[in-house]
Amino acid sequence: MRIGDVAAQAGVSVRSLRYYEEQSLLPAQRTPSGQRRYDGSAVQRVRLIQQLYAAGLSSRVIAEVLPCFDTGTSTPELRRRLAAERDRIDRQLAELVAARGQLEAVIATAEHPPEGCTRVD
Amino acid sequence: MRIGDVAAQAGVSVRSLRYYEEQSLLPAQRTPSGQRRYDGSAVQRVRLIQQLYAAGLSSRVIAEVLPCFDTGTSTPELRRRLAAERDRIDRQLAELVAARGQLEAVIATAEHPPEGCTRVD
DNA sequence: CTTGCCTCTGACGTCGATGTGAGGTTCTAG
DNA sequence: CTAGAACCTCACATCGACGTCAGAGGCAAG
Repeated sequence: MRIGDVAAQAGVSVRSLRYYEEQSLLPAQRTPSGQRRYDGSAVQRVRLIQQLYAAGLSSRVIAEVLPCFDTGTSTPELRRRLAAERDRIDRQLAELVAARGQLEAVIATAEHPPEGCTRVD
Repeated sequence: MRIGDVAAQAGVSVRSLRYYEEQSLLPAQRTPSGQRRYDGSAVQRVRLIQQLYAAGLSSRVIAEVLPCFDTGTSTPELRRRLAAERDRIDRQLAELVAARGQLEAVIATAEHPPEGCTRVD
């Protein structure tokens, strides 16, 4: 596949794919003229990368853990890293839930204003 | 309280507090000489701001919804905004849970490598 | 009064993922 | 063959929440 096809199917920009290659997240074959060629797995890989970005991992960290996704091979350092990221995500989840609660409370107040509050329509 | 006290108690930098004032998130009294003075509620307010930042809201959005926290006063537009942010948080929660699942799966593989995978110790 | 710490404003630096534009090459449909 | 779409590299721009530095003023203790 060409870079534009992968971009379209994965829903990201061409620029991003080039950046992922630069960060060693997404290897690409090259035609003799220098154009990138990808196989079908690239789309899945891009989706995974996006998911990890969404989870707050940086390119650098993703580059570290991706080989583990690929080969299942792991080192103690890598396992520590994975666990650390999972724990960070757990903390982030807790924060999100708390913030969601705050918003929800304000929404409830806004919908059913008690004394001293105003609901402008 | 002086700005350094608030910063220490809320666990943020002095720079951040000045920035919050600039963004109209955290009003401050001024002494005749121009120094900022805060009352005790400032610390709570900073914690709330941090929580909303952690939830992915921008300064601009926080500035929009904070009055609602303060006075309970709401407009249709504001209620729409609040609900939109709550929904965004819900989507973000789903993404986080999914990513967590991915990581957890990889961790499981790393801890108990099946055929074809290597666990380096 | 001075020493040292805190504060002020203003402005430039940072970082990471991506946008954008220039200037040029390659591929493909007609 | 040719036009236009897609691709290439290089490199600078962006955005948001700060960090950081300079230069100057404020304030309590000795």
